[in-house]
Amino acid sequence: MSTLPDISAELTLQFFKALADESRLRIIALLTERERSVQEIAQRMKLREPTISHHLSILKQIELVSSRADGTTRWYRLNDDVLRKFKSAVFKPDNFLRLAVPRPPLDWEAKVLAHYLEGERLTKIPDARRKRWVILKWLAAKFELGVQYNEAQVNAIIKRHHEDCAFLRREMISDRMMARAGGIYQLLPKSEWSAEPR
Amino acid sequence: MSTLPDISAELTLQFFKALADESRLRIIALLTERERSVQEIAQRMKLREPTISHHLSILKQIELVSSRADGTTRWYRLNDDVLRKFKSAVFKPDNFLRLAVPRPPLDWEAKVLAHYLEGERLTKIPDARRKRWVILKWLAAKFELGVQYNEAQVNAIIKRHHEDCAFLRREMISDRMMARAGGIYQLLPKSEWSAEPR
DNA sequence: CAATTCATTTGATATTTATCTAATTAGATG
DNA sequence: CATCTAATTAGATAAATATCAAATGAATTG
Repeated sequence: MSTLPDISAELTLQFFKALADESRLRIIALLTERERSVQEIAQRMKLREPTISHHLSILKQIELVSSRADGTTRWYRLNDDVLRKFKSAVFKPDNFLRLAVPRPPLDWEAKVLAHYLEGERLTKIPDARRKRWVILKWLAAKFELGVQYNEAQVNAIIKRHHEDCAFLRREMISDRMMARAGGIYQLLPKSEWSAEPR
Repeated sequence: MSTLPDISAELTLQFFKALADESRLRIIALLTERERSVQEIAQRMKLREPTISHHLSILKQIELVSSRADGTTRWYRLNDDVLRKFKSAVFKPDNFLRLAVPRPPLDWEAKVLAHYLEGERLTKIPDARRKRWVILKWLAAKFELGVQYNEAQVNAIIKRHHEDCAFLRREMISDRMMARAGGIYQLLPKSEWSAEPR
């Protein structure tokens, strides 16, 4: 029993997107019977050739179809093996689990930090949630686990990095990086934090 | 060896559309582990609750998830059996072939209309669902989008074309061409209508 | 090389849809 | 009954995308 091949989360999404269109499903249906030219498909489906070209290029991206040239016509055919590959890989339980928490590459985070920081000072708070998240992680690292802070202390620490300490404090709390209980603030362990935004 | 169940072309498309979104794939991933509330998913994914509700309703339409209520919270869980059903049904070779059959040509509809109409008057309501659908589409066109009608108005309009306004009214509603809410009737956009019967 | 044919690319447009905020519903609780 | 909380619905907006016509590309043929 060989292990079935895994596919990336990216490819899984691409696969479903490729098949989530009636025209493309019908193109696949037509190609199930035999290979066909763009023109032929366009005529059968009552759509224009550029439209079919467009759909085929999407199916080609995931290698579900391939083409061979013959003169000026291009014959497209369905790759059954690829379809089988998806059938077995896409529904593996692990495959969905992989999607649970996407993780941006660390160097991307480094870039975001570099962009919004001037030394230890925040030049601006990013509007994009994902970028703001990076900033907040960096900010949360200024606090110590297990230590209890009061509001003034929290504000003082944040103010070293940016004026708007109220906003940043709220953000850290709503992201569950920090907990407030009766005026007392505490850094939470990373395991408690909300998932990373997309 | 029992034959695997077939699914309609419509459902095939709905299935792929349901899974063709990163957020929904991630929701499925989260539900793979255990049942979860809307709030919980929203926090984990950094999206608002209405957004999650929306996604869940789409997954619910194809019965991939179901929910149970407990107080004001709703616990959603993944239906593995449905996932398995799709896995086996969606990729059956026949399933794609079914899609190849082109939609019935419009002139077929024109013929049906011609057969059951005498001017603006319906001579008879067809029993065959598919033909009745054509008639209902024609009838629905007598109403305007965005306009609110009361029952008397709806009846009056239908009566111009056929006596049995109660039946035709119910049919339009059950086919979701029209909505009734507290005595008020409204034409629905075509995107809301039930799929064409086969 | 000019003309022809099939395909792709480009750019525009209309539809769909993912997401948000605000409003509403419905259960629970004091 | 008033209040609170979780969820849904409604409405608005922005992004994605399916389609087309026009322009361009590329192989073929007279």
